[in-house]
Amino acid sequence: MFWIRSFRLKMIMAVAKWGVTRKSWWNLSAPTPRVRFIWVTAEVPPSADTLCRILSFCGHQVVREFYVNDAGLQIRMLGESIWARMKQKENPNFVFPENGYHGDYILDLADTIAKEIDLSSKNPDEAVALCAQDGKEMMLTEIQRALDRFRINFDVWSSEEDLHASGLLDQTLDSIQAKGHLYDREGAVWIKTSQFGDDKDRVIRKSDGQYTYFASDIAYHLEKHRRGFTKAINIWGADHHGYVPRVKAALLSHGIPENWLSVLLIQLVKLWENGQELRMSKRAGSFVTLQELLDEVGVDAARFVFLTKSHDSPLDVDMDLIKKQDSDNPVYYVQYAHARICSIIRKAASEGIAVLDHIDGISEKLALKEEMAIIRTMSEFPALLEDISKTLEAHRLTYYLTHLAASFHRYFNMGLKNSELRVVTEDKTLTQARLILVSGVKIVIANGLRLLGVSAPEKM
RNA sequence: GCGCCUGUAGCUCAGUUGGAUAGAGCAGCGGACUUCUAAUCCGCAGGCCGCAGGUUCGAAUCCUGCCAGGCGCGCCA
Repeated sequence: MFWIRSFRLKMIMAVAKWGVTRKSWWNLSAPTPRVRFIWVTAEVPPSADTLCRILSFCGHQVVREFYVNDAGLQIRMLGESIWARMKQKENPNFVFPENGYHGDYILDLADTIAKEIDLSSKNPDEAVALCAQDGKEMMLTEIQRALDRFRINFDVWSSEEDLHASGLLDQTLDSIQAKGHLYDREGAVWIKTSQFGDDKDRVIRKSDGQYTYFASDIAYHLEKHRRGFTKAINIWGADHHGYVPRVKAALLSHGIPENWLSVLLIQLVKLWENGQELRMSKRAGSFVTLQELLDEVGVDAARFVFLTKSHDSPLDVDMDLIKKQDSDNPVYYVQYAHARICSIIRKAASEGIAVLDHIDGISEKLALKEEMAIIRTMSEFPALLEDISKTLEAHRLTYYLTHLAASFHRYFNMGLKNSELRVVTEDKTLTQARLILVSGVKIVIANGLRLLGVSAPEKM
């Protein structure tokens, strides 16, 4: 989950027609504001995106949705924070809101907005509202820009505010009411989630008439289910794990089975620099931005590195280490295998030997135990992807590709000592057989890297 | 106090239905480039798999209890 206190940006992938259309593997061969993604959650977009890619690859229809919590207090607080920073330029004693957002990005937003709009004639309420609206739009723009750079695309951007405006919330409330799961207490409206596995009942509408955040979430999920999605996958920061039972309980109260919704909880990343831990406070923090990470190591390396750990395992990241990792990142190991194979294919072509589209009659030429190892590993690819579609553990793909690349590199190096063990040899039939083998590896690696959102260079 | 997650090599992490001598990368040491790309390969060294019990023919994996760290327990978002 991206989490900037003013926003809670929920990424929801809903998978429709779970398991209906399956493709066969064999058909597959074929000083402006900077982005303020907090590091603790920067790993979410790559792993979620890869998961989507794998699910699609396996034949599922996937809709990627980015849900923005832009209703109510949070946005107003954003506006007040920006406004306060503006006022402080001329009056350092201007009071900063108690629960305001302290990050430096607020200063940037304040500067930018101050240049664009003259707020001096506005009364405070109007000014705050304008700051809130502009600040929100600017942050969303930044997020979108960063996602583009990260090669991540969402099909749908939905807003909590729109959810309110559409009347869906009232509708949802009625529907829960009709099922007899609501009651009033001390002026608030409660939902009986405790009857469906939650610790206690929850407030859905506060005594001041405002809906809670939870209310929007219920409406949101029910709407997803109503529209026919057979599976929903939410990706949240691990600090929200306590929230899962109540959402599931609310869904269960509408007869939606517990396993309809999967929530992946991404553990927090601890960041180290110069031997010191950088505490990533949600609102006061020294942010390390996603932009900086991308500048430092590049998109390929950044995406790969986030997918080398299981999502429920915490990761310590040493900035000094990741900065020098640009030449040393495991992604290059896999990419290099791909580039090397391309080089072999070019070499063969220069000698007039093309890659055949079948291996009939020459497959027995492949007899080395290293060749068998490669074939065995390649054959595991489809099952691996199916497994990942079920377990939602995308990190296994990086380990698989590293393993496959290793089996190729080992094979390749034999040819350095003994020219008879090269792919391109004097024996044309043997060469053709080995060409098919390595171009198979090339295809699997290219597919795997594409699923990771990583490029597969032909030369390095 | 209660709940969830984590604890595996010096460091970062894999280890998915319980199965043979527990793996990889980085860091360390020693080797391999007149050759299809050395961003590679080969070898050495490095482990009471947090601790203690239990289940099992067999446990890093399952159960219980501890210890340590992270996170969460509002008419907050």
